[in-house]
Amino acid sequence: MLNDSAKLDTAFQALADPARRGMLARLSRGPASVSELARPLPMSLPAVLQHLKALEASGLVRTEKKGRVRTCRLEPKALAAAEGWIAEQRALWEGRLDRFEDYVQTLKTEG
Amino acid sequence: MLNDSAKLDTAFQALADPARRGMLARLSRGPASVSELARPLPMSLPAVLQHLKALEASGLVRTEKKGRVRTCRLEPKALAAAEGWIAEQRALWEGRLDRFEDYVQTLKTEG
DNA sequence: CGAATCGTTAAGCATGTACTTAACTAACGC
DNA sequence: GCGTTAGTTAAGTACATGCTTAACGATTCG
Repeated sequence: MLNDSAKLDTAFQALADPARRGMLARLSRGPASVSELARPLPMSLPAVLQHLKALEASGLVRTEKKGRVRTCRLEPKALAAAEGWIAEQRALWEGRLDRFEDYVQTLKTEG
Repeated sequence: MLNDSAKLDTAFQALADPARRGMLARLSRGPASVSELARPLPMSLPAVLQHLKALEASGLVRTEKKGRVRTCRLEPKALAAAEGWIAEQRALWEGRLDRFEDYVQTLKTEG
């Protein structure tokens, strides 16, 4: 379902922080290690780890550890779910506008 | 711009709460008063007011007071901005920026 | 006028978030 | 085996969130 509320909670919450969006933007260009994600960010590594945990918990990012390096990759399905919720609301809004247009036409033709 | 970070912060933050998403869902069917928004929610009116403030601060909702009733309406442009950021990341991941440009145009003209 | 309706403000509280530093483990590479 | 690299855990702090109740202001209506 598109409307799994608890999932949307954590996904939007994860998106609501510039550091996490920066990490996602980096990952949208391809997989990266934790320190690669951390490098451009003005904060300590443990802080980045916490952000990463938030991203994993939301399902937006999947990680895998091999040797001593953890590789992170985007999970587009979760991203699509969040996008889908917004799109649905806008579609409803626009649907309403369409009906309004029809209504206006009816008024005109009737008289 | 689509990438105004501070604006996205508050927009996604506003979306990260089921009560606020419920209010938006209601508003996507048309304008409503504060108490209409509050009726289905299991919380006090002041709590709803706070959520409403968050929605206004994010630009997702616009309100107007006439007499003693405040009327709230959806602001689709802010919704489109949030949707657009996600769409951009997914487009990058899919390696198809060309189609993304078209999509942005669609969001703008629809908003 | 006086009562009911709609909204608003203020204060307080419990919990969650976003960091920090310090200390520690696990794997490479020579 | 020893130092370096990569990540992790723990503990603490400062501030933000999400609610509550109580009290108040402003319209509208009988």
